[in-house]
Amino acid sequence: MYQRKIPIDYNCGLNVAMEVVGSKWKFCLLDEISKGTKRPKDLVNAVNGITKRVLQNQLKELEFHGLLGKTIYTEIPLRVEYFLTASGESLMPLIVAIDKWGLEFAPQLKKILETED
Amino acid sequence: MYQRKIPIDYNCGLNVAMEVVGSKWKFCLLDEISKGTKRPKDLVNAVNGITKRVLQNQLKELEFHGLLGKTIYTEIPLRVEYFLTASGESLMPLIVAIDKWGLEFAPQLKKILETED
DNA sequence: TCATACAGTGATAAATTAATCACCATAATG
DNA sequence: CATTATGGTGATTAATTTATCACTGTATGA
Repeated sequence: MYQRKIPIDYNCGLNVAMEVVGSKWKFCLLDEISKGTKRPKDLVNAVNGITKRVLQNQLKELEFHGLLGKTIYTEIPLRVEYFLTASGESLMPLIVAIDKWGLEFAPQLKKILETED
Repeated sequence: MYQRKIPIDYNCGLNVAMEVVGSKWKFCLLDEISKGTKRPKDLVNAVNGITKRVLQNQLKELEFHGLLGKTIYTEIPLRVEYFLTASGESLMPLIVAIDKWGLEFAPQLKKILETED
């Protein structure tokens, strides 16, 4: 994992939150996992546009930060399932609210971005 | 402003939200402005670590996306004040919640990051 | 033996965001 | 004229995040 050169400000909750979930895919992944999609191969399909490699990276970070846990079933072919930890769960209400806000804001953003030519 | 090469998915609220507020400083800035800090020079002081140049960029983007508005007073020295638009205001409850979550999560993150040597 | 499904990694490049540093402009003040 | 306060920009580099592509490994079934 990348070793930060610019340190985190632990006294700013917003900073801390951004550090662990402020990326292109993490919110979507947590959301999808909370909806019941647990296996990597299913997540790749469920999350539009993400690639396998990027997915693995994001899952690893989320696990490292303690928002996700995983269970390995020694079946063949191998089965791995990710799940939300308590910390991950505690984030869900926020994710739902952000998603809702984003959907409401989408038309406005679309309009703004399409106007500037 | 940078012209995206990888397009936004307007159907994913989380994606949309990340596009407009998913950056190192935006949440902090909106938070600070909502608390009454309005002028650039005061924001530079209030937001720990941000530089003048970066501040101006972030303010410009927030204004462009319609989360902030600004008033120019033709005084000398020049006085400019930023304020939250309705869209910006609608985001505040979320920002407060995220900040709170981040503060609660901070000790856990600190521990994790300090352990890995 | 060859192909398939699944999870995962290494090396590298491309995209994106943030930081640096040096500037411009206005008008007041000494 | 030199300095100060305020807001702002341009060019460039550094930092960070995402994406690509090619692999490894296990066991199964054709």
